[in-house]
Amino acid sequence: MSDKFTIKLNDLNLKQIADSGQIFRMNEEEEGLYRVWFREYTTLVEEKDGSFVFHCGEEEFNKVWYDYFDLGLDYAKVKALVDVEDEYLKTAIKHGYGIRILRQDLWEIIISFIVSQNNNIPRIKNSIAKLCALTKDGSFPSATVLSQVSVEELHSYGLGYRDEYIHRLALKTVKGEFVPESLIGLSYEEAKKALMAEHGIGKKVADCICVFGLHHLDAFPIDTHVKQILAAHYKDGFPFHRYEGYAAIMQQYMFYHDLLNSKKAAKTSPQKVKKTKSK
DNA sequence: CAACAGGCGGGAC
DNA sequence: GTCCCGCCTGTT
Repeated sequence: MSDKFTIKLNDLNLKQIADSGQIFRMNEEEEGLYRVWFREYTTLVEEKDGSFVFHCGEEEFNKVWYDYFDLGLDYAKVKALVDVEDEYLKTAIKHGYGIRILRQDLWEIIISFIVSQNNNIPRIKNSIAKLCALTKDGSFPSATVLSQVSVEELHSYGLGYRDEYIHRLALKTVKGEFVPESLIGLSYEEAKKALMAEHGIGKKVADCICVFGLHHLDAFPIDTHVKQILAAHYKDGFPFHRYEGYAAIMQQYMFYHDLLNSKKAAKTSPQKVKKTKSK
């Protein structure tokens, strides 16, 4: 119960991952203490004196969290692929050195990224928290649970027009007409195509599901931010060939860096404080 | 007030 | 196939 397991790990930063946009409910419960979830498992993790403390036994760490944090992949090796003259990516990696692509639960990722479309992070997090409140233990609701929730109730979770997409896919899944597990053995292209056949899943969301739900690191989701980054820093095209098999990781460094920049920009140029008219 | 947010579906062409 | 529009809703 009060088991703890401490291990030294490289290329890992919990805050960076929590803020990287690949996960919407890795919350910081106390200073430096993050909660992560995988299916029926949940644990707290913290960084302490250069090591990571998992609030679970070594057995659970080996069984669940080792893979969840993608610890089998050497991210230093991936970073080493970067062109020494690519100042943008070098800076991005400097700021997001501890980002890893988590191996999250596929169903949770499918629903979460449907929620994420044309949406902002605080609202996405709020909606997903409400979905998770449907279960007793706070785990992510299964297709069965979701299928029993009315569209009206889903709408009340702030899901907007995405309510129907979720309801529809949950029903289809319960009926066996959509089988998430069947995507697992497919190639990236096949999986993307199968995902895009579902209502509410387009190109971008399918790519995100491929990366974060199926760990296809050769995918490269292009959202409005990444599109702008490419236009600003890679006018002659992004060197995908250089990062074969790992483009998704580069995308994460870029995306995270852009988020940091926009946050900083919002801070340095705060919204004008309107002088309140004296009444 | 309009524009935008980690887009998508549907229709026009 | 590409282009364009409307869409839930909170924030800037």
